[in-house]
Amino acid sequence: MASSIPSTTTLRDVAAATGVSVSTVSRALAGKAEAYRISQPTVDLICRRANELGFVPSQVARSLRLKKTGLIGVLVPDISNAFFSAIAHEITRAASDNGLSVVLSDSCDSVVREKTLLKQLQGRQVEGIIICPIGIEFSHLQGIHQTQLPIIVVDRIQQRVSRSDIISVTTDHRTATNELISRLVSHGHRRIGVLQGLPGTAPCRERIAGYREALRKYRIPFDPHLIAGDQFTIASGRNACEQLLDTFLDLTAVFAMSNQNALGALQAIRCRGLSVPKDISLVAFDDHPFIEFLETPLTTATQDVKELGQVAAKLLIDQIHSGKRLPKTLHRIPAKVVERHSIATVH
Amino acid sequence: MASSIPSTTTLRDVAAATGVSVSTVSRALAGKAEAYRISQPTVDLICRRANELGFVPSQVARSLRLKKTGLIGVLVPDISNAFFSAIAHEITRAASDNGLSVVLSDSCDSVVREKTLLKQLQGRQVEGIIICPIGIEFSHLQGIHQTQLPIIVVDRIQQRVSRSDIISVTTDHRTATNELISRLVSHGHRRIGVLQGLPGTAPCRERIAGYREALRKYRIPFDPHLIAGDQFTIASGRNACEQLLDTFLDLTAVFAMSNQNALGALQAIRCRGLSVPKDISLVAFDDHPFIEFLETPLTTATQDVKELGQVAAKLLIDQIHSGKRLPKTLHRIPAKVVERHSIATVH
DNA sequence: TCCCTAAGCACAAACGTTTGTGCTCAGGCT
DNA sequence: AGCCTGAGCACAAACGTTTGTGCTTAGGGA
Repeated sequence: MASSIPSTTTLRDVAAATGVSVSTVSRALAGKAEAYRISQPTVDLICRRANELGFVPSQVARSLRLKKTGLIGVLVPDISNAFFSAIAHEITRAASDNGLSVVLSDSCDSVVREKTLLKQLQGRQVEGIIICPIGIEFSHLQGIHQTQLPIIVVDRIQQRVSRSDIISVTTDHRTATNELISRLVSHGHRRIGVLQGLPGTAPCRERIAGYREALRKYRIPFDPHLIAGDQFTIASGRNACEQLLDTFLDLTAVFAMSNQNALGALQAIRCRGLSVPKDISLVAFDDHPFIEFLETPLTTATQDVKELGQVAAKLLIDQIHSGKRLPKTLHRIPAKVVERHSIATVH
Repeated sequence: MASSIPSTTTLRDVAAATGVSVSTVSRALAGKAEAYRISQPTVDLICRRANELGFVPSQVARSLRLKKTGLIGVLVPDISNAFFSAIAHEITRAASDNGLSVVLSDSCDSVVREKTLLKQLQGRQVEGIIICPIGIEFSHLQGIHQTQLPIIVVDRIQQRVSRSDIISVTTDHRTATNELISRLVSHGHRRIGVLQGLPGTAPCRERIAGYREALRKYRIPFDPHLIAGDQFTIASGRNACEQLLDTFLDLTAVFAMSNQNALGALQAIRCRGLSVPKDISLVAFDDHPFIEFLETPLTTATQDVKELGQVAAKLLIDQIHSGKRLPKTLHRIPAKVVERHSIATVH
């Protein structure tokens, strides 16, 4: 036995209380009074009665009639992650400013959950979707896109997404990583380990590309064994860092792909009695309010999360308001390198 | 020019493609076949056609007919805040496990926004609301509650909320603070400053109560001037800490009400060339994954955010499923003190 | 042969809006 | 007096479901 919706004063109730028809009440309350020649006294009376009865128009009825819900779907791998919650914050704000509500879905880093949630959003008749996909699979996104439902992919574009015509907005990982690694090299580092996140995802691939780009620029040979790790987590960062420290005794610097990875690295480095940056320099992707308060504030490549969220929201809302699909575009948001104190100079 | 909902295969389309009536399709798809004596071949055919046409039942139409939307509202002051996003994570997960969707609202720390968003949620016919209020005002919550809409208040219960019959779930701030301060005292501290958050909010009041309780236990006089600050932010923490350091030259310890406040304190302490815990001991409320990686890992009182979210979700979902309002209850979730290395012993 | 029963489905109303169209009445003009 | 016009509102359909009830047919028993 499920509960029913409480507040149930309808247009009809207001109409009855006023002595006019339902349509008149609807038009009066919608501000279409003079377009339909409803006299001012009538309008006033209707408004008064509506207030007295605490009338709140039913959005479900409106949605059904108007064939639009004013709902957008936001699907993230983990809303408790600072990165995604910052994006969600921007989107929610923008949505609310445009009279839209967001229904939030959390895939808990599971692809199967991601798929079913996507279907659920569709069933809820959302007018558009912003998704930060897990980044492994892709077909379900393409499926949504073919249904003409506006969809924006943020952060982890899959390789084939960039080839398809789905709109995406993502950080320019390559350029920022290139810059970050270049700083290391210009401080004399030549053996630079990489703590990577989920392999195959766009951020991962592109950061590696930026890493190799920087090495090439300085004519440093690329050694694939310098890349370790398999997730964006503390544990993965720690294991990978330990592995690298054990394997490469001439290692002078480490690039962590996320701040979680960096924390893991910090653990590994501490455990070996080493310190940053004296023994090992450490740089990371992704900033965090806490990072400058660490034992040694890390030099990082900071994604412009606010911009990511705002651009994604704008792209979606524009489509919803215009009713037109935008052409495929790959929006690249620059990241900026924030210099702190985790790079030592070596000779 | 607004867009219309894309996927628009309806029951009628499936019915037409199958050669049966709409009601038959509805019942077949709802699994009520044998209750309404629909033959197995017919059911099979209907299912096949439905799949071919990519039929997705309209939740708005169902909502209208059934008078329930399967939507719950979650309203937080700032979803990008780790505390609230962790709560939202738990709620979202629980909701989805129970076939409910959550519509997320972010009041951006504004009471007026909070009020209008609450109205919006009502209009969306959500079946229940979980709100982390700003904590200043209260009447609008009471208004919702009177409308019979289940509402759960998490974290910042206003004084009058606890007197009203609204269900709330919150951390046991008082006990945890008492314990935290007691640790300081047992290490010899007697002049303990407090960096407070938004004054008047429940967390603030109760933590002060716990602070005073601990002092009383050890027969240490309470000095109201030892309390400074006015927000849960880094800036407030910094200013307040500077003020205390300037005023009380015999200050040996500081209790920060949030980790943001603690970071501010860290800044202030650093700027004066002091260090934690050698010159000043520092403890804080609220944990954070980063806290153990700080220059000096802080001893904290850790809220059980997961539990907070789960209990709130369960309380709401139970009400929705049962259709009954639960009696007023004040759920207290214990916090645990995590000892790290920010308390020095003084003599 | 007739009636009854059960199987198998169709009809129609209802949920609360929005909106195109139609209806009525009063007043002014000829 | 008759007609026209515009003011002021009501009627009804439609959006896509769900569900109570009614209808038709086939088959079996008397």
